[in-house]
Amino acid sequence: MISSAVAHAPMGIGALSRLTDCNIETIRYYEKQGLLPEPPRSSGGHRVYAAAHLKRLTFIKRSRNLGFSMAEIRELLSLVDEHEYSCEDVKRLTLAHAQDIRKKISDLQRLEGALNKMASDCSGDSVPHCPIIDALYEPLNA
Amino acid sequence: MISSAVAHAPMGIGALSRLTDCNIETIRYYEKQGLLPEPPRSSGGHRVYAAAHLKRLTFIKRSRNLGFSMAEIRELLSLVDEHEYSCEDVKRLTLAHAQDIRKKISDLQRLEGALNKMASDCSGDSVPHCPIIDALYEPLNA
DNA sequence: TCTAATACCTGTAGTAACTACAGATGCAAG
DNA sequence: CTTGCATCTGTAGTTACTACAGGTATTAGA
Repeated sequence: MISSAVAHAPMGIGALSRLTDCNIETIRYYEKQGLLPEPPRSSGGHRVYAAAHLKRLTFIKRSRNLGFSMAEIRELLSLVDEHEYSCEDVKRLTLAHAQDIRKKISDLQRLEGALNKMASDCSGDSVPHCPIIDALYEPLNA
Repeated sequence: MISSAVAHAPMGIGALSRLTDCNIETIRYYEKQGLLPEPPRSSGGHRVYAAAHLKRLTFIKRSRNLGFSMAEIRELLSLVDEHEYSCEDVKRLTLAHAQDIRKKISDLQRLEGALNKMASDCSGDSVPHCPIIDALYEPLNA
């Protein structure tokens, strides 16, 4: 109840950007892509955001940080928007996403293993020849 | 010395594509980006590749599979092309790349942990409320 | 030798998720 | 009322490809 108790009065895009750690161009981009609703404008045409926009953008930003694609976020948001979502739906999306990530991790681990193996075959001397290069030139399926 | 002993006579882009498992558009793209030299053409304008192209494309494809970016591959190739590379240079690039990958892995692991934690808080029932959604809506820095 | 089926050609545009301008206004403080 | 920062729109660039469209080469079979 100290600084988080600030009531977020109507704000410009710069303030929203600072509060969500999401840069201005990205905010406009999300609007164009339909993730964020078009906010009302000032008389001069500047966007004016309210607390609801802040909440929604926070949701989007957080989901992106968790690696959800924009398509996945769109799906989550549409569930929420239609008030027809259930825990079931959301959990399904979340676990599917976690599964994708596990796969990426294991791919990267195999890759790291291969790189380390190549590097360990390499003397690292300043000689003009390297087994890493040789390995990269090996025919596929050899 | 059975099927790998095939001498790769001059070939068209389709054959090169099959041998390297690299699709035709991608081969032309690498050429445009300067990773592959422009091959000679047939009288009718078709690209005609020799064994050297096959070797070089194999190198590129293998490096991409190991997660090197095109910029990194360009750097490796220029070392090779100038015959001025040393084991030292190559090992440095390789280990730097392995380091990047370790970082990606640990980012993804933290991410997977967060998703699993959210999912475990979620009943998965078909009720119209979900702690995952709540978590995503939490203000940043809260 | 003719013809049909492939193979190949160029060039452009689309993908994901932004970022980076340029050039023109709006707005707020002194 | 002016100066300087905030915003505006719209376009183009990023990475590493992929997907056409609309046309020409090459090759295998009849």
